[in-house]
Amino acid sequence: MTRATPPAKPPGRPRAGIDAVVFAATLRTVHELGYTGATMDRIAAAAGVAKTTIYRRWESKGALIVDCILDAFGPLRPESTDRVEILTSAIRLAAAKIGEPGLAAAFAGVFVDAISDPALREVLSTRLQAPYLAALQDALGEPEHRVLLFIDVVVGTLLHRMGMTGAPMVDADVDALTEMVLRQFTASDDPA
Amino acid sequence: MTRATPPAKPPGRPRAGIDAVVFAATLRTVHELGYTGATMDRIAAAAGVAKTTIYRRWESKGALIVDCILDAFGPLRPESTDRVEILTSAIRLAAAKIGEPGLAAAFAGVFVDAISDPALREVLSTRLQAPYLAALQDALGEPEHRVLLFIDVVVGTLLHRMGMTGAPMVDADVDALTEMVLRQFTASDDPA
DNA sequence: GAGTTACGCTACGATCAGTATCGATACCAG
DNA sequence: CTGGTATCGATACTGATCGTAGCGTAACTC
Repeated sequence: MTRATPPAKPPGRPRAGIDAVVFAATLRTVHELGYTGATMDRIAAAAGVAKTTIYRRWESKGALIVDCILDAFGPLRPESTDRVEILTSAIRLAAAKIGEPGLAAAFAGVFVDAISDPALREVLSTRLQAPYLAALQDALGEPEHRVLLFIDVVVGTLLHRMGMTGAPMVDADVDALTEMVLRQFTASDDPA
Repeated sequence: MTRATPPAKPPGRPRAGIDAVVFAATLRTVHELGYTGATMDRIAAAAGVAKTTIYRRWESKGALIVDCILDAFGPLRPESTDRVEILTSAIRLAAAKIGEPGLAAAFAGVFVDAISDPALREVLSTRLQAPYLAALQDALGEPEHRVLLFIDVVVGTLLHRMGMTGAPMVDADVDALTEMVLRQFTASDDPA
């Protein structure tokens, strides 16, 4: 493994390690006030950091939220070759993460903003959607449109539930969702 | 049937019938610019109506959008007693409507705003969610939590697809979704 | 100590939701 | 035709928010 970061230190005052604090403050604020109510001033205040400092690292509120979601989800690394297990663990991971306070609201908010903001759409697509799609497609060996439908069903359902009720989906419903999805995605080959 | 609207005309200048024009302009603007980009000034201009006139009828942007969605969906009236047919037609209706230009973005936008705006949450819940839930529950004779999961899966999936791609779900995927949902919701009784 | 860069702070420009006000307009009752 | 009433359009305004500019200070390297 070659060193990815050459030790050449840049001159000047080094950046303070504020990412973790800002991410936590962001999720906390979004959880309490919703995406719209979570203003950059409030997030900065909650993090104990100047707003200008945040804007030096993230180009917009949407970009901050996307990074926040990425940080919360973490890398997706399928550990199995068993299709049932891959699908099941992906659903459980999604359910657990989307159920975390603030994450669903953050997700939905950045989603809506991306519709009218091409730059944010690009960030969302490149950093969030593409990697997870590729990882799943790679693990499952399925055609893209099947994996896309899988993602739509799982993430869409979980987000809709959180948006409707404000509470995470109960385990019984997650089980039902899993059962339903498994029947569809472990059945015979793609009929289309 | 007794007359619901007694003919007592209120004094003063009658209101102009602008609802249809405003709804059309709203959906058109949301389709072109997204929920965030569809400002009330732009919607009013597109409708050829003063912004103040819109605010005389709808208490907020969110309330206007909710009415707009209601108008687009229309009343839900299950015409069959066959469970498969009820579910199938409900999914097709949802897919067709959510695929209409602007509707998905309007839906998602009002959803996000409702999280931080209790008044809007109330409007959304009372006028949109409750009626459709009741109608479906009545037609299917299923426990509430099953119908809620059905709605989450169908609407959530369709909205997520529209948000991701900006284009309506293709028929083949709607068929796959229908097939998957039918297997789950026409199976043996609620296992929970 | 000189150079460079990050930080916090304050102020600012632009945009948008929603309100206030005012003259003009349309309808009804007498 | 006249008075009363409520709507319409237009303009101006308030307050909140995103994002930026400028400045003095702090931290780190050479």
